[in-house]
Amino acid sequence: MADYDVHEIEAKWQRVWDDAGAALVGEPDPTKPKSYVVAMWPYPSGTLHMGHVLVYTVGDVLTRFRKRQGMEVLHPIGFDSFGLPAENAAIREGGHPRDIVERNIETITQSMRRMGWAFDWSRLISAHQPTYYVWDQWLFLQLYEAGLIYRKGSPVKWCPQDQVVLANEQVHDGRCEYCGAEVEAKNLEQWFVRQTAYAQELLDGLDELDWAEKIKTMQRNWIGRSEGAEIQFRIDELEDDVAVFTTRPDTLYGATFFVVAPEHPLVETLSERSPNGEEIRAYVRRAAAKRGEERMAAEEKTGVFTGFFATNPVTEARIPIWVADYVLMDYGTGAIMAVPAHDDRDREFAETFDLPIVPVIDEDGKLIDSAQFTGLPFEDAKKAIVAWLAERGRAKETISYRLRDWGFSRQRYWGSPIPIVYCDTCGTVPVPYEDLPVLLPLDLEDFRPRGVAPLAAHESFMNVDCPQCGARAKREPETMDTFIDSSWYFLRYTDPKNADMPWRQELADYWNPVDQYIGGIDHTTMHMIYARVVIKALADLGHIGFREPFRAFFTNGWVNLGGTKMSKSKGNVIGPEQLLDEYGADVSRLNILHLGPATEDMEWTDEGVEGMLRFTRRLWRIVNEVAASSSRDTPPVNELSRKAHQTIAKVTDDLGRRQSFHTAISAVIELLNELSRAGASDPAARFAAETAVSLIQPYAPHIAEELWVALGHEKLWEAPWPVADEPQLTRDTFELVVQVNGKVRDRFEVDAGLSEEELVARATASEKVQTHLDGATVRRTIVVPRKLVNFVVG
RNA sequence: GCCGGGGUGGCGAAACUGGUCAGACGCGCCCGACUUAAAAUCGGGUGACCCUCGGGUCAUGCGGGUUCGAGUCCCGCUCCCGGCACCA
Repeated sequence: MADYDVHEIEAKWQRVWDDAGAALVGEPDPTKPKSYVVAMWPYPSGTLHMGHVLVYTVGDVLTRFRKRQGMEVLHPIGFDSFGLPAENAAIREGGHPRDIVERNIETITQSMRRMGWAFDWSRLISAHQPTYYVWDQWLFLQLYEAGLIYRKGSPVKWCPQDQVVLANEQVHDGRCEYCGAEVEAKNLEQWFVRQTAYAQELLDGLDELDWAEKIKTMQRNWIGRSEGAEIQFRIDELEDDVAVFTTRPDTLYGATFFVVAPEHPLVETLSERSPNGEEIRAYVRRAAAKRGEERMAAEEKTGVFTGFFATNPVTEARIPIWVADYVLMDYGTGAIMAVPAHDDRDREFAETFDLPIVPVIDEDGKLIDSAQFTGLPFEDAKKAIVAWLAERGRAKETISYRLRDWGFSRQRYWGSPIPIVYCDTCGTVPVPYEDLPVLLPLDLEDFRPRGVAPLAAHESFMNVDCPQCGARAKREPETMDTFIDSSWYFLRYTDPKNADMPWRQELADYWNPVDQYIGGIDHTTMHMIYARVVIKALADLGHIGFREPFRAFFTNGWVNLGGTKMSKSKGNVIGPEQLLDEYGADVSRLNILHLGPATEDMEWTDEGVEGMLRFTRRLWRIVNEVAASSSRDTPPVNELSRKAHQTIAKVTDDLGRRQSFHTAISAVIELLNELSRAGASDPAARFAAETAVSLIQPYAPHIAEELWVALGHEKLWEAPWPVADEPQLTRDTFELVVQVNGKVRDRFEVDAGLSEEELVARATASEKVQTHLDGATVRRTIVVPRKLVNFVVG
């Protein structure tokens, strides 16, 4: 028997597969069912870690399994090479982001190839290449023309001393982290995707998707639908109406005051006319400088009375208008009717400022002190009160979503430039399609983030002629969020080299939706929402013929070390390189999937890897023994052949329906154990060995291929997936369990063909059973065919 | 607070539709074989307690229930993990 030289064998088969183009997919073969398997593309910010090993091994196992089941499988890879992780790596390590990213891509690609992951390398894409991001810009223009991208002022934290935008983390106690100056709020014009337009469809679409309930729940929470009503309150002094959003119109009679957010447009008018206008303005400034978390963490509610009153539309009572930062401008209407008796936050505020608290619902959930609505159950009252107000034009039923529009412009360098030119005469002008791409200049000296877009300092980039009037104009210096890149990359994989258009629709429509998407749970509420939004928008624009990107989503757990997720920023990374050097790809792949359920978080340990090493060595030894000595005759039906067929059924089900990757490995180990006990002389030994090798191939493709040849075959990667022989799954005898009062008292083999009466007779005949039946009356006998007989006595 | 997922040996876990003494498979540990020795490999053992060595009793977070039979279904509790959250 030849030695098991891992490195030589693995390198050999990787060469063979490369030469054979085993992972490449050309024009689709319409006679085969298709399967599109995509594992989330990585940030090339460093090297691979065990989390990557998990994600891509899951994808590879499914790919190899589905191919052998006769499907046409597309399994591509690319790099999410724009954005902060790459840029920060460049800043940390020195050098240009592009150089760092391209070096990392080179390194990671080498590791990926060593792992034996069967990607279609001919379709490799990277977000930072102009051939990719030109289509980000195309996408931008498409959505911009459709009104799905817009620009609006959005409040940011601004340091007046340093003249920069501050991230929330850079604000401490309302002061700039660097210079200590008091932080101000400033409206910064930013670009948004109008994703709220799809809020309801995003919610409804979840029902159709094969995603874990946990993931759907996270998206539902994030979208945050609330049914309620918009109610108009009159402000007599201003001769104006102000709308509030409430989910509890039934409590309207208990509304004792009125609160607007500090950012509410009404506040400016109020502070101009109010005697304590200065106090209001000071409060608004302080609130604006506070971070969201600071607002929340505040021990006591704060606010200022404006001196104005709003009229409750049902009671005609005049209730005081306050400005308070516990009301948020970007939810509902930015104004609320406060019902301190039935809302914890309103009560807290009322207690702090000594405002009246009027209960309007009793313990039975019925309305009290609510005029003609008194006595109604509160659910009915919601409808009744809104209906009454609607007749008078003072309210309407509405739905609010927590989901916000997606602000995607970044004051950073390493991203796709936004294809917009600002002209003094023409205003905001989109760059014409024929002028794309707007190339990101690579000769920028200083690209570190300072709160202003670094590109603004690049003269030759910034100064352009207006595409409309030809006058001197300025480019948009901000770049796109990297989530734009990742919102459509799975479309580009289907037509990666197309220079004329982002994809041919027939190709994108053929492969999509992605049949199996694989990735971490951390992308659930950002990337997985953005991609769904972009796909819906592209469908509305007629560029694709489907509305959901990911039909099924396999959520892999995190690989932890010392209790926290492995990541470069935490410095607790263990990469596959040392495992590859020591054990090779097959063992590394088996190990990561045998650690536990791939959907659960797992603690990295390198102890278990020894178990998989032993397994591959035993497989090598036993299969070689069988290959050398066992008969090639058609195997008989015996215990071992039955075990082999059961294992085929189990592994097929685990890889197909259940996606339970660790139990499939266990099943093959069981088969090997049984083969080992039976020995090479068993007449079914060769069949059992072939089955074990064939079933483990998706996990350990290199050793499987080598052993397949030893067994006298070739090209296992193309061999049809084995099919279990149904008759051998059911045995002609079974172990009958005999219970007395539900406790097992005996068990023995019986013929499977026995009738219920015969089973009872055999059970009764058992001596062990008799000792427990002794003297008692059998009141009932339960027979479960092919399983057990249970005597109920007493 | 609202929503979701969980709690099984020393450890990772399995038990898929209520039915084979619950714990497959792997790790770890113990014993044995081989060896001058070790590694590797091979064989055996490994939930707890009791024990006359045949077995007995208890055991899937806690307490109840349904059932001939419950890790699995129902009710209540408890603890852990995750999501959302001054969202009106």
